[in-house]
Amino acid sequence: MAQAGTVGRILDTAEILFAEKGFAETSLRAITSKAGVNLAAVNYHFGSKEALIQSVFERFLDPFCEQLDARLKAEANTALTLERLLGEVSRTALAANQGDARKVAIFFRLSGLAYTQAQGHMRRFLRERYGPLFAHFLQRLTEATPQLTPAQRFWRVHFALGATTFVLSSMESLRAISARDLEYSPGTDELNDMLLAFVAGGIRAADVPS
Amino acid sequence: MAQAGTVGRILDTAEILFAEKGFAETSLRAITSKAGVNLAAVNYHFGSKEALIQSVFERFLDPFCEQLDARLKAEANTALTLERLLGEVSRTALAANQGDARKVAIFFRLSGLAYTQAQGHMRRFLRERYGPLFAHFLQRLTEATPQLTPAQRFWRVHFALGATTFVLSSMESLRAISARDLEYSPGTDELNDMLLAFVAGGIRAADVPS
DNA sequence: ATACGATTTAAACGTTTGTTTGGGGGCGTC
DNA sequence: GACGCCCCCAAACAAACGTTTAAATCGTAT
Repeated sequence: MAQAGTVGRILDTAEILFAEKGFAETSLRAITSKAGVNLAAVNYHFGSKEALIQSVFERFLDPFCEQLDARLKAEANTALTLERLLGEVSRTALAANQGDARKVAIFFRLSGLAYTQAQGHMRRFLRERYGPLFAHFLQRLTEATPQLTPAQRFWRVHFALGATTFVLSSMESLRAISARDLEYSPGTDELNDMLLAFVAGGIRAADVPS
Repeated sequence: MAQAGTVGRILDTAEILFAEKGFAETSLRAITSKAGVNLAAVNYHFGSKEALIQSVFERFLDPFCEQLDARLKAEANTALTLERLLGEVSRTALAANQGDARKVAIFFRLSGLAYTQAQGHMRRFLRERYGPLFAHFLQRLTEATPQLTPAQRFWRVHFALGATTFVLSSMESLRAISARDLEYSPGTDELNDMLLAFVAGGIRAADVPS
C-alpha cells in the first residue's frame, strides 16, 4: 500500500478511515495526511469528496459484483439449494478480498454505511449500478425457496442483509466482547458458518402464528 | 410537539433529524432553526452537542428498558419460550412508542446509529447504562435456548439484533420498494410477525456442515 | 416597585471544513 | 531548446461548524 501511486494511496487510506469513522466524520485532511499526499490531490484526481466516496465504493463493489455474477451464471442450469446460493455469496466476498478477514470487515462496514448513511445521489448511484445483479440474485433465490411468497422473500432477504452487515461491520468490537466474556473468539470460517446457519434458518423459517 | 417547552422542542426535533441524517451530518443550527429556538439554547440547556445526543438516547431508551425490565421480572418464574421472549421485546418497543410505527422506526434507527456511529464516550455510556438489562435478557434467552453453546447464542443474538435494526431503521424506504415492485406493503403487525419468524428461525437453526 | 435568578437573544469567537488558486518541476515530443 | 502536458505543492479561500459572550427579557418573590 505504501508504494502505490497517489490515487491508490488515497483510495487505500480513505477506505480504512471511512470504515472506521464514517464519511462525514472523516476529513480530507485526515485522509491526505495519513496517505502522505497533498491535500489538493483529492480534488485534483477525484473532483470532490463525494466523488471520492463513490470511487471507494466502485473499487470494492465492482470486483465483488463481477465475480458473483460470473459464479451465478456458471451455475445457471443447475438447481441451487439455499445453502449453496448463500455460500456462493460468502465465498465471493472472501475471494474478492483475498481471504483477508480485516478486508472483509471493511467491505461489510462500508456496505452497511452505504445503506444507512448514503443519501440522495449516492443512493441512486448504488441502486442503478448494482440493482440488476441484485435482481439476478433474487431470481436464483426464488428458485431455491419456492415455498415463500414474494413478500416473505423480499423482507427475509433484507433481514439477512441486516444480520450480515451489522455483525460483520462491527466484527472487531464483537470479537473483543466475545473473547472477554466468553473467553472464546471464533475464526473467520467458523463465524461464516454461524452466519450461514442463522440466515438459512431464518429465511426458511415457518410462519409464526399471529 | 409545537407547544412544548424549549428543551422538549429541541429533543423532539433533534430526534427526528438525527434519525434522518446521522449525528455528524446534523448541525445544531439545523436543529434549532427547525425547532424555532435560539442557537445558543442547546449549549445553555444541554451543555454541548454530545450531551444533547446523550439526552436523546436517554429519553427513548430509558422508558423502553424500564418497561422491558418490568415485563421480564413479572414473568420471572414462568419458563419462557423463545417466541414468547422475543415477542415481549417487540411488544415493549411498540408500547413504549404508543404503537406509532414512525416512532418505532426512529427508535430503531437511533439504536442502529448508537451501535454503528457511537464512539468513545457514547459507547461507554450506553454499555454502562443498559448493559445490565441486556445481561438479564441474555439470561432469560439462555433458559429458552438450552441447546445452544454460549458462543452460538452470543453471535446469533447479534445477528438478530442486526436484522432488526437494519430493517426497521430503513423501514420506510423498504416499504416504498416493496409497494412499488411487489404491489404490496405489509402492515406493522404483519412486519412484526415476519421479523419474529425470521429471528426465531435463525436463532434455533441447526448448524450448517462446514 | 424593586431586585434577582432564569431564560432568551443577537452577535461574535476561533476552528475546521471542502475547495480553489497559481506556480513550479518532470518528461516526452516536435 | 522550447513547447505542451500531467502531476504536485504551499497557500489562501469562503463557508459552516460548535461554542461563548454580554446584553435584553421574562417571571416571581420580596
